[in-house]
Amino acid sequence: MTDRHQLFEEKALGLILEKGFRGMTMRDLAASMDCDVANIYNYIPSKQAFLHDQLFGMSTRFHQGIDEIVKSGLPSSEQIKALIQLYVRLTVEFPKQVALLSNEWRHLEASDRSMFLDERMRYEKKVKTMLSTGMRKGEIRQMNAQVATHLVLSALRWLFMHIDSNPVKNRIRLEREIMSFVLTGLALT
Amino acid sequence: MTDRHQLFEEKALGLILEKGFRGMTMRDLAASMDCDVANIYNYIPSKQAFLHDQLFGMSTRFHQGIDEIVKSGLPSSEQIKALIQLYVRLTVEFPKQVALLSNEWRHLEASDRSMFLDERMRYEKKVKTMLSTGMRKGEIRQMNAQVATHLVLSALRWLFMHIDSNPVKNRIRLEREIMSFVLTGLALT
DNA sequence: GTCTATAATTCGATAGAC
DNA sequence: GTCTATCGAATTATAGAC
Repeated sequence: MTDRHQLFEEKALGLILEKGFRGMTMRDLAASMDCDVANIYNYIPSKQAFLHDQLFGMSTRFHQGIDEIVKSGLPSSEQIKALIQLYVRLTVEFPKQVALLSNEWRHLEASDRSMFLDERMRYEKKVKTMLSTGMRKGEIRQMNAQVATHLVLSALRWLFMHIDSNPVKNRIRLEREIMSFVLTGLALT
Repeated sequence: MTDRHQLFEEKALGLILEKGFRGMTMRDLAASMDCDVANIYNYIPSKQAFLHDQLFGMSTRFHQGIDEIVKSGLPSSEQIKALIQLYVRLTVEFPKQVALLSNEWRHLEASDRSMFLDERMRYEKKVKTMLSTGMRKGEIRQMNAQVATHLVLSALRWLFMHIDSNPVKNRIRLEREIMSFVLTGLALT
């Protein structure tokens, strides 16, 4: 059933986060599902395929999200705010999958890995363009766009550390804290 | 010789970064050193011991660094700048080891893992105290100290992505970019 | 869908000769 | 320090009975 399928996904993602993709064995997974190793292959064709689907699924969601923002034609500063909201939204809805994006792509097989990295590079270019446009229009201050891109994305990448411990109802507050940090830093206003 | 020992360390760290700790096999390592698997154990007692020494070595360096800064008695805003300089310095000197800190601690054996996480927690508390003091004294603006701590550390954690591609002579420029981002964000000054 | 049994491979590490 | 040879354990995945 879809019930059991969802439990499987939840357990598998949890174990990967705890032990890393290679650290999670099919025996671990079977034990956490209280079933036998062979049954796992009722849910997925292979361990690799599971990782592949999770990673590319999230990659697609991030691309769709930023594409909508760019298409909106809003001012750059508003687009950056919308980007932060996108991160918070996806991290609340898919906390474990977002956490996976940082590292586990290393364990994709070679051809998938390069495809994934290519998608990530294209995504970062979209962010960089967003920031560059904001600088050119004088909506945010001048700085190295490449460094700025990485600093913003890095600050967002570790969001999931808070999501699990904080209740979702604090989402708006969290969103505001991050936005003000990215926009005005630690300095007094 | 110490030469060969250093080559070993460099190769091992590179492979771990590329494939993850569990992804790097002793056979990979032997191939990259152009020697046999058995020879590796002239340099290290075990694969685990190597990871242990690298991770706790870096942990100690970060603790020593922040302890010196706190002991200096400088104003909080200056301490934060010194903290950023510490990160840039250590990341330039030990780029691969710093990169290791983010994830590979998951592959320490249980007792070492909890010890490592404890050290990391204590480190983060030192940073949080530094930021809280700055807020109390009115040197930086009020915000959730826990969130601020993670945002600052996250922005710094991914430094190594630039260090490898940028020449070291740009270190000062990089330091300045990061400092201004953490202190004043993307906003116009 | 669930199990037992096992195939086929790969892993870290060691013994022992040189 | 270097090699050959190999051990014992663990890995993903499958075959086939129920």
